[in-house]
Amino acid sequence: MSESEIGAGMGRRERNKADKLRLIKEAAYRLFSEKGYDQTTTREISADAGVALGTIFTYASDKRDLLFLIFNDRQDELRRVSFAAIPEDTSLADQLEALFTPFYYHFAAEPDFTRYLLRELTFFTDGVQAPRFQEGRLSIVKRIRELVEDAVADGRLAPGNPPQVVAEMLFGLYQSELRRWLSEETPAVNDGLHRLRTVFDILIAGLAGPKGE
Amino acid sequence: MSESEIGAGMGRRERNKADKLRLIKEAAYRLFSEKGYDQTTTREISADAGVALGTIFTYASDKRDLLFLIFNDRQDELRRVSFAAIPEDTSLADQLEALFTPFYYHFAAEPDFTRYLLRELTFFTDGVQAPRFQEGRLSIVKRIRELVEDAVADGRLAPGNPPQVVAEMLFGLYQSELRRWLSEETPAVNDGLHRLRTVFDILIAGLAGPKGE
DNA sequence: TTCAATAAATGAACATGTTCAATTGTCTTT
DNA sequence: AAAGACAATTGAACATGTTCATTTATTGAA
Repeated sequence: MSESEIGAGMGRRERNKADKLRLIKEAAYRLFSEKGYDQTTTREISADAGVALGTIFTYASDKRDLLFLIFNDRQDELRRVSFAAIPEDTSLADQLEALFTPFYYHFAAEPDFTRYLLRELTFFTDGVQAPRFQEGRLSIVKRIRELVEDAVADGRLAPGNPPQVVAEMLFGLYQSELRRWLSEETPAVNDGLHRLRTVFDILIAGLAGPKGE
Repeated sequence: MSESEIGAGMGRRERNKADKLRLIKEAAYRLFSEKGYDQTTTREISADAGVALGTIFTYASDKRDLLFLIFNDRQDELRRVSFAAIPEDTSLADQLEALFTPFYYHFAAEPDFTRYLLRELTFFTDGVQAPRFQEGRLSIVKRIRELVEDAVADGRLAPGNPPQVVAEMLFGLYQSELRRWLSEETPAVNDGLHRLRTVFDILIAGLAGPKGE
């Protein structure tokens, strides 16, 4: 029983499962990227992965779930990079722009995939992989709330607004802008980020006239 | 040739078409409402409407398009009512709240149907009925822009921000709030409207501290 | 090692959205 | 009225997501 190989500590069963999962992920990602989500059949994925059709559905509860299966790994890494890129001692808008920049770069590289992700993630939190995806979103909102709280604490933002609501507004605007941006054929990162920055600046500065509305 | 009947001015062909369309709409709406979108089959709809399966696909390009086929009529009426409800000589926030109130009431009455609508409307503007739906959204944004322009013109809002961008932000926040609201099991109109009002007020007042960030 | 128990994998069968060649119905022309 | 042209309808056939009873592989116990 040599425990020094790849997959050490795993029995044969676990190792086989991990292999199958990897093969399915790779095949699904390759095909979704090449042909698009709708144009890829589950039969193609199973053939490409070298597993039977039914095997796919032991790893993802349905075709949609395959999207999350693929994205969840990336999302974790993306979030790590993104959070690490947030500068301190600067404006909230700067911090938010830094936070979202890695996402825009990532999404611009595979707009089609992202569009399907966005379509499928609204409501409908069923599926094996969906919960992990939703957790990711929540942790982003949480991070934004912390940024807001910090900004209020040292006087960069006015107090009085519930930080959770403000964080959800910022995230809501991000999502709304993301959708608009991805509606273009081939979205350009700079355009998207510039526009995002604009709306963040407007929210922070406010719309009210000198009379305070 | 008595032109005084229902469908006057129509030939037999047009009248039959209008009948079929009505039957299909009614059947689809009834079944979607009773059983939900995913649980309703196109075969059921065709049987209920008393037409052949294929006939459905001459009126809607696919199942998703049936949603828009049903909703477009309502949307027109809803928008008419909504626009008419906007008061003058009051704050922008009041006006926006009045504008969106009919939508919240309508959506609260059929949250499931609305959830499917929201899922399907993102990107993917294919289909026979989808363009009319998208026009409806655009006309709402346009109306909001007019409200913003008016508010800037008479000093209720500060000048300087592009009205189109501001209108899109307001609509984006509405959409984001709508999704959050519809994530609840049985969304309550008052809760949704109150929260919407809160985020509008925050956007209008701004987040910046006394130092101007 | 052998065997029973359990987990995983399999693919045929099924469910359902969609297409399209064939059919039926309507209109226009003569 | 008859015929030909055109539009609308039809439903069998097809494509593809999903299920599940059966088979195969792995594990731990005797």
